[in-house]
Amino acid sequence: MRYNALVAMKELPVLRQRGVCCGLPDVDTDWAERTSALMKALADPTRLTMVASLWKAKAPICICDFTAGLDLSQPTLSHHMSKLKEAGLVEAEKRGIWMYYRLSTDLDASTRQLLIRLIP
Amino acid sequence: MRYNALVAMKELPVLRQRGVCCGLPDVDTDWAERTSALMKALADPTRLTMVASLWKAKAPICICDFTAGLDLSQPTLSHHMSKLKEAGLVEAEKRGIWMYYRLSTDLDASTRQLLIRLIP
DNA sequence: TCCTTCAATCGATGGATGTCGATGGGTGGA
DNA sequence: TCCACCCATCGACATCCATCGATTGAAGGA
Repeated sequence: MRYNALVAMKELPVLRQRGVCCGLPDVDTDWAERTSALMKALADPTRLTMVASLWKAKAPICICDFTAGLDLSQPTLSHHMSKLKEAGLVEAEKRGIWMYYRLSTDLDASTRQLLIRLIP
Repeated sequence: MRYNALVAMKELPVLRQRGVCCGLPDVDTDWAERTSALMKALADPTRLTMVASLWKAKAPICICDFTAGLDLSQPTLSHHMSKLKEAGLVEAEKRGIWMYYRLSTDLDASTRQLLIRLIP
């Protein structure tokens, strides 16, 4: 049976004591913090576009190509890329005067699975 | 061969013309907007905890239980739940003086897959 | 009918965030 | 040596966001 069908079947409590609340499922606080940080890194169209580009290209991309392709200033794109780097999603490598970014080579399996589900 | 191994093998261009940038992979703008909106909804530890609780409980949960269980004020929790509702992640149903929330019964398959990967 | 409880909304506030122009360091061609 | 180019950083600014106290309305028990 599908998950949602299961939920839809459940009845809401008809009566419960006023002023008394029951328990909640345990949710790991560290997990919530870590995961929300990852979501924050992906919670911007520009950064999502950058990640999807790197994912699809399967090769490092020069920042200057994003500057040429996306309609935002160079400092803004540099700032976004720095956020992705800080989140551990991308790595940088300098080549001459160009800075190339690629998806991190040591992404956790769970993060990689997430991107697979996310990027069409 | 694993994706990351593939990326790591790729060589960066040794020479490229200065002042000229090449193309980027096509990334759908609508997808980036829609997906970043979903990421924004999940980019908060409290909202992530709420979603994970609803996911694990496989049953509607009263707002008052979150008020009792999480260390935040009632308006704040109401605000977070409203964000989740606006993002289409949860549905509300009133029962007496209590408001019960559940994960949306019509979540897209892709969103459900995302949650499966996200929630431990 | 009155009072208690629950939850959404309002208004305010402090902090985070996205964006840009200006600046400076680094690299390599002329 | 000088200049052109790339890119990270800084400072500034407007906007968004998480949070709270106070208020309001809805529901039901006494």
